[in-house]
Amino acid sequence: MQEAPVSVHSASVKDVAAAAGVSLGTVSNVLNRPDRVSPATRERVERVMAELGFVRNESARQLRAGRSRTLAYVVLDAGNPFFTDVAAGIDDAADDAALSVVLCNSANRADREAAHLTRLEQQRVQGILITPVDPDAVALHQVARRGTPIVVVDRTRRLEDFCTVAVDDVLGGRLAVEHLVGRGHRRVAVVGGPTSIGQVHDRYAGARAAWVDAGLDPADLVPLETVAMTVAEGRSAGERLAGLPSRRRPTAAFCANDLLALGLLQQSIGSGRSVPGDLAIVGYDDIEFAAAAAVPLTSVRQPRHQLGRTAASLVLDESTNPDHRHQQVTFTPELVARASTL
Amino acid sequence: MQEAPVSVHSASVKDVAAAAGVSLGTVSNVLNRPDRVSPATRERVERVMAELGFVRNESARQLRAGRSRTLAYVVLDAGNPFFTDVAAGIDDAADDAALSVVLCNSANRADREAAHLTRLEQQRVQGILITPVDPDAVALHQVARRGTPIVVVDRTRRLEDFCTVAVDDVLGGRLAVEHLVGRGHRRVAVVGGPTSIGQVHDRYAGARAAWVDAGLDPADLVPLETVAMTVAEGRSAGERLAGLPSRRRPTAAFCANDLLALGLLQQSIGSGRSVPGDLAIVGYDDIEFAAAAAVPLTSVRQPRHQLGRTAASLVLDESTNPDHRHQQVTFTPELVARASTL
DNA sequence: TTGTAGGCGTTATCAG
DNA sequence: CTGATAACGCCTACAA
Repeated sequence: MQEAPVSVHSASVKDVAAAAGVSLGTVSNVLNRPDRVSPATRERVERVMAELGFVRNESARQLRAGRSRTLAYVVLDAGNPFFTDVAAGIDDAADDAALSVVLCNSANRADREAAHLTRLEQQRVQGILITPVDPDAVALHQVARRGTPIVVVDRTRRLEDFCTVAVDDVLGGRLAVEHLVGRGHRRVAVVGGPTSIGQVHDRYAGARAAWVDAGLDPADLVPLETVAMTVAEGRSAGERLAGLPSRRRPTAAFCANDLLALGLLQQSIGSGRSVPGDLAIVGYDDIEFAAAAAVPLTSVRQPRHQLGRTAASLVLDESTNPDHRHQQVTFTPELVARASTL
Repeated sequence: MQEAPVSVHSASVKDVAAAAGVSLGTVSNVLNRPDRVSPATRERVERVMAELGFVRNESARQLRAGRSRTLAYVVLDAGNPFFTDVAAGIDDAADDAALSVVLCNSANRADREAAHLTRLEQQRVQGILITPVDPDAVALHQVARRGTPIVVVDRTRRLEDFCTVAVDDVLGGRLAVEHLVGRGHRRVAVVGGPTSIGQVHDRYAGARAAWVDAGLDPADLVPLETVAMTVAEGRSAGERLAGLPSRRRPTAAFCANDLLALGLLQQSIGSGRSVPGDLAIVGYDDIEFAAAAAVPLTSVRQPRHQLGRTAASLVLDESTNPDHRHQQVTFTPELVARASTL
């Protein structure tokens, strides 16, 4: 029933020129400097382009121009609303600069991240924004040194090869624990992992510092390590928590992200414990679902949109400003208290 | 403090050949047919490539080859977990075919969708998977007719210019309402919109059909139109619902997606109504957050992963199989009953 | 205003 | 294995 495509991307500027009875240069001018072409011929050329289904070949353009008009954002987990919110910020900034953005999902896998990086570098994208599996990966630094502007998003660490945009995770961890201590909790679980993840490490560090500063016993800050930062892992942490003898069971939990917190919340309520009565919960990221949970979640908010916007503008600066200097931008997190901590 | 990049993508095959003291053709062979090069020279060339920081220029390759090794998925809302789950299915299938996938977010805006389509076509991507703002948009059909393989995801409508992969939304709406009727509800709200969205239209149609088939009065199926399918809109619908006089207030709601349902759930509980006691709720999509809600949500599940996988394999078939015929694949949804409907 | 002639980097071909 | 050469499609000088 269907018909064959009229053309399979056949028409080139040359074909258009021939069909319109003008020179190749004129067609090019219609495309790039329409003002230098008489309205009559311009219109004719445009009509022919439409008839022939002419589509500019971006590869050829880029080959000649040397660089492209697209930005890429390589994320750890496209399913985590935190990252899609950052991406929205990037989109906004890119819109203003007439660039387009593509999202690449590494799904927490180093091999996929590397494959994306390789491809993006070969495509000579204008810049790469990335929340890396491992910010110390050699490949990442190599790409930066070879000249592709890279901005690392959501890492506080100082890194010489690129700009970074991050939120102060140590402070975030501190805010969460100070809040819980202020609510009277004297035995608190910290849920997250693997600790090799930079953010988790820093949030834990802040949590411990606040705990010690409050004069409490480090042994009462109970680490509950997870293998990933997902809802399912949050549920599993909840089961482990429930399995502890009641004397040693924490009365509150600080989760390293909201997905974990939501899983923990669900498991707790589902097994008859009340939140925050039996267990107070603090999450991290303040994703939209945190406020929408039936027991609205107290969470540490990060300026996600701003994070994305800033990252995009840094990568733009690096790719256009010859005097660009790498910089480390750090934003300040903020605790949003809701019902899950009373 | 930082150092200038060693090279700004300068080295080309020609440079490598010169530096390694071999011919350009040999370098090309090292890259594309390593077996035809003696191990000694091959190793030397590879070493030089590393030293010079040689990076293949994808534009040049593509210009010569005619087409690329990437697939694009243009989504309506990158923040909706439903789409990221579909994307995961696409990723899997693409991995098997050694293709990479980029995600483009149209954010429900026709202009952004059009910009993405234009760019992707100009880049000669192998194929485009898309959940379009409007499946009847002229631009979409034009791109398909000009020869870029396109698969429309999540639309049941018959469309001549491309393959489609979808779930039977009419049946889904029917399942939801039959479930509620079976639970004894005789006045039900249907929440969603705008109704110009194909899925919403079909889910409503199924809901109405089931309602009428049960011998109930159409006037008791109360439409509550929203301007978007978001959590915030779900909350707003909840407020409108609460404003109805109790005689006329529905005892249950069927929401056209889970984001709406979660918003409605939150608003209901937050304002002191019990779920499902005062209001039973059925969502749609069965995203992970649906099960994780503190009152786990009854929802109509779609085989998201399968949807993505199938879409990817169809687009691959179209781009490689000369005998390809467009087809419409429809999956069957399934109701998952949870606590929100008791 | 229009036409013509390179050249971007890669790959493939063909004769040595 | 080398070396030379011709595309791929586009853009920009420069020349007419």
